[in-house]
Amino acid sequence: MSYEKRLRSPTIKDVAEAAGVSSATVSYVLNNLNKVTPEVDAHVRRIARELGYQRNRAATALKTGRSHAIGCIVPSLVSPVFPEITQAVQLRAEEHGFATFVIDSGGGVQREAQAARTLFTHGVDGAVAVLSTHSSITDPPLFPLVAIDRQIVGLDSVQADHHTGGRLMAEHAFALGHRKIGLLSGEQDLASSRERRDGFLEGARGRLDIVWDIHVPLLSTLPREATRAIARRKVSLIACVNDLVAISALSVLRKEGIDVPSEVSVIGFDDMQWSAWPLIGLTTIRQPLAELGRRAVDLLIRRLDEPKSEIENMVLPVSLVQRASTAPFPSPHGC
Amino acid sequence: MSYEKRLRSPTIKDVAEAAGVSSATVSYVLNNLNKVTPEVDAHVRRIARELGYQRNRAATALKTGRSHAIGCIVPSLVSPVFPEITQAVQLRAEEHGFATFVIDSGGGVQREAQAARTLFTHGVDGAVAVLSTHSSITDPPLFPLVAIDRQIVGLDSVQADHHTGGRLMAEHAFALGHRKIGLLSGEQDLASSRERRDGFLEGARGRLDIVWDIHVPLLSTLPREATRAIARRKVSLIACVNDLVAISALSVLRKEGIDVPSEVSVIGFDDMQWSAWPLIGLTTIRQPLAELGRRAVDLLIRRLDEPKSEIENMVLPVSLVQRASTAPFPSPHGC
DNA sequence: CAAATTCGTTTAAACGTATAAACGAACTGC
DNA sequence: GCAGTTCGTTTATACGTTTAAACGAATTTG
Repeated sequence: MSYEKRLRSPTIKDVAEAAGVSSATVSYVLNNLNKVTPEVDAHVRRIARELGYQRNRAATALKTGRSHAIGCIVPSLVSPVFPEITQAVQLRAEEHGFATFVIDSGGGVQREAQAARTLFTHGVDGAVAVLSTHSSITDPPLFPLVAIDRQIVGLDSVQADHHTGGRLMAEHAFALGHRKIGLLSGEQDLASSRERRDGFLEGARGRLDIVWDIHVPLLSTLPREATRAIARRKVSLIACVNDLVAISALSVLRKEGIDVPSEVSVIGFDDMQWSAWPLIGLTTIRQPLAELGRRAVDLLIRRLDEPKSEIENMVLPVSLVQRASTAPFPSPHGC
Repeated sequence: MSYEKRLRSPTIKDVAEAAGVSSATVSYVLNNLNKVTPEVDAHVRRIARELGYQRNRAATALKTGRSHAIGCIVPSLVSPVFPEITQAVQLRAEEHGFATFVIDSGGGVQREAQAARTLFTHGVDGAVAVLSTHSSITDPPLFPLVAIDRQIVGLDSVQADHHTGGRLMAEHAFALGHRKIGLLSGEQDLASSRERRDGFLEGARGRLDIVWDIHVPLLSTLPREATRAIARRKVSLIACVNDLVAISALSVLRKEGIDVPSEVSVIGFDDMQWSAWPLIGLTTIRQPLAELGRRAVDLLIRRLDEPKSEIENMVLPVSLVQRASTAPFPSPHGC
């Protein structure tokens, strides 16, 4: 514990003294409370600027209980989707005058709880979070909390319209003429994976033939069962629970010497930024990631201002982005 | 401003009262100062746990000037490399008992200064940062600051050994039998780009023929000049300033119908996580990104503990990762 | 013209914690 | 058995800010 205190920077008292007024006056000016004469106001502001005064948030936080900081808990910063959400969260928070504590929870339930406690002792006013399916930090939450990409009882939430996204995939497949379909669904305990699959099945009902439907983990390597199914060449289109899985499918196809899209089309979900690379060119369903982050912050701010307002569960629209990985079937040029 | 204060949680005084001791005693216990009898110690801890006491960092920060929080400024969270650094920073900070304020500065000099001010008013004890070449926040820094991936006078720093990395590229090219080389260097005002290029030139001297050497911006689209040079097919290996540029080169080659690696080899720099995808399989120079983040935090903590210690500029080793994008030349199987 | 009202400013107390200083009890040693 | 020492605990104050309350001067009102 042997180190210097932070550089002593001018306090409100220093400003008051230099301006020849009381510290209360300075506080009133700096908080724009319109309680002082224009001349004094201008004078105080000038002195404050000259002295390079910076408000000490710790003191403010202690006195008012508000820190003007929010937390943002994500399962991983090294991921195709969360950084984009996080970036948007931070930017929007800044627009509202809030700083952001980002915490990479690693995805576990305990670590999420730990993250929440950390945020609490550091006095955040609230947080937005991408939580695991059954998180323990919600009951009771230590502070106002907005769930992203999940709906959790008692919390405001924002998520993409996974169901419609699934349906769009099916409609796109049908419109291109595909009939024999392979499905790489995610584990069905995750609501978003389930909804995507349900949406697809709804869009497929009566007109698409689901030849196989394999539940795979959301990783970049596919289980044996999946690679075998792909190699068997019984389908002309593979619909995947997300882009990461779709890219794994692409690489299996490549290894098997099956051309995309002339022999098999592939469609993903998320539109993570690398899906747009020409080298990959994945047709996919775009989630409005940045918008999710922004809306989450807006909901949080609203909850802070009006704690009693009704809980809101937002669902944002998704859209199909067509790229090089899907093509009409049967292929006009033949194989 | 019409909302409730944070849920009142038990204070040190509540604990003191419940335990039948003074608040000072509780403070001594909670800070592990070994000033109280074992019985009292145990008793206080039990009560604190029972009441669910959580230290109010704002009060601590106000009193001691230490917040146990650090900042982490990066140019962008949506990037192939910074999230990995950020993640490591946060994890290591947590091990040291520090929370992390992450700020996406957007890369501009002003915004970096703004970020630093934000961190300052929120009372961070210090920060690690990936700064733009000539940042204005360094003089004088508002708090201890460690530079990542750049060396800045007066600051501790951690960076990868770009020069050796460049040399490794050249040696790999030579060892595979390549002689005609194309270089996609970065803009030379960035030190790391310059060092990578210098290292390559040193490794190439007298044995590799640099057919062209184009300075490109570090984006995922190449300038016209570069795509033309690639299409002209005068080289058998293209060495790129980073993986993003390398992947752009790969996609130009693909479009031109030039096979990789049998006709042209490509080598990148960074080893961002998507370079390892089978679909891409980029040979590259690995930067120890996580290690950069961890070391930066360690340096920062050290500076906090020993403000007078000598400034340290760490250089971490890099290594070659061979994947599918490079092959011997001339190709043993012919074209 | 005295009393009441308004307005701008100051005084003073609090937020929760850390810690120097004061305190008192239990030892030590002669 | 008493001065000196040690040790565990408490008292009291400060950190920088906010804000209710007090204050006094200027203005309005009856």
